[in-house]
Amino acid sequence: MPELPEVETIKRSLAPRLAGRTVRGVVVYNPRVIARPEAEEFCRRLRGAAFGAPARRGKYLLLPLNTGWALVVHLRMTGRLTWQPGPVAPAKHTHVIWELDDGFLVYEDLRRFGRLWLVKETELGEIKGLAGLGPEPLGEGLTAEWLAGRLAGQRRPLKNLLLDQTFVAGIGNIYADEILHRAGLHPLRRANTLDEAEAAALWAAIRGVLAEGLAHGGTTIRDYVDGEGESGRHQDFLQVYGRAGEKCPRCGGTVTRIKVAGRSTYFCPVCQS
DNA sequence: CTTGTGCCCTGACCGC
DNA sequence: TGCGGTCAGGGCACAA
Repeated sequence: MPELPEVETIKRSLAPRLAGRTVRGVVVYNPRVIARPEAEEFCRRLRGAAFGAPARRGKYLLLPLNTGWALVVHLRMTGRLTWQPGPVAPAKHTHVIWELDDGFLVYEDLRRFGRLWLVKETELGEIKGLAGLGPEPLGEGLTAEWLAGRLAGQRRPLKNLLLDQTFVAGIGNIYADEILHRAGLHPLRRANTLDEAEAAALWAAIRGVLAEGLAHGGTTIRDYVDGEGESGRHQDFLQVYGRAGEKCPRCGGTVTRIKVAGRSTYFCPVCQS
């Protein structure tokens, strides 16, 4: 499931393949994956346009065009956006293929939760989820002071808060659990009960865990691959996610699974409080 | 305002 | 072998 490190990895791997490339044609195999506009307009406005440098905001991939429009992609659970050199035969879950002047861009999504938008760059704010995003956790907006201040006003459990994209952008279920484990904080801990040191530990864990995930090219549990079709390596470094019943690598406690905010939540009840 | 629930969607997995 | 049920979860609509 692509979270910030995965989407950033996709962005970086697609950048040299897309920047400056012109769209020769677009084939939409499943119009339902396009949030806006209608498939016909989507194709018409893409044809002949050239991609600029890709960007990322939270889990959204932003692909600006030289026409003033931008292709926006959210991969949700199982979406994949890959560049391939040769002609591509659409597979079962292939929904869109862009033919470029060099290669092909392919959008696939097994569960079809992902969405594509084509909007004017000046109207990106009309994409609701994108407009409401909190600060980038690896950017300068997320300082320890800012986080401590925001935590103080929140009664919600830390796990809920980390998953809230309007609080901080880009954290999903896997990294949320890894962050809380590194910080030594219980997922159900109320945000406003953290002392100064704990808030600082959470801040450091957010940045550290996401940076490591990114350095490892993301986490591949099942579906995720980057823009070149390469799997990530961070799954080999997960401390608690998906490890219920195993020993906590830090203290030897037993990793436990509970349900928080409707999500499977893995933590160590011994060293996370 | 916050918090919870169901929905979308398919494949993997489990028990019988 | 097959079949039904359950689970996985990001974001959103909707309800309490």
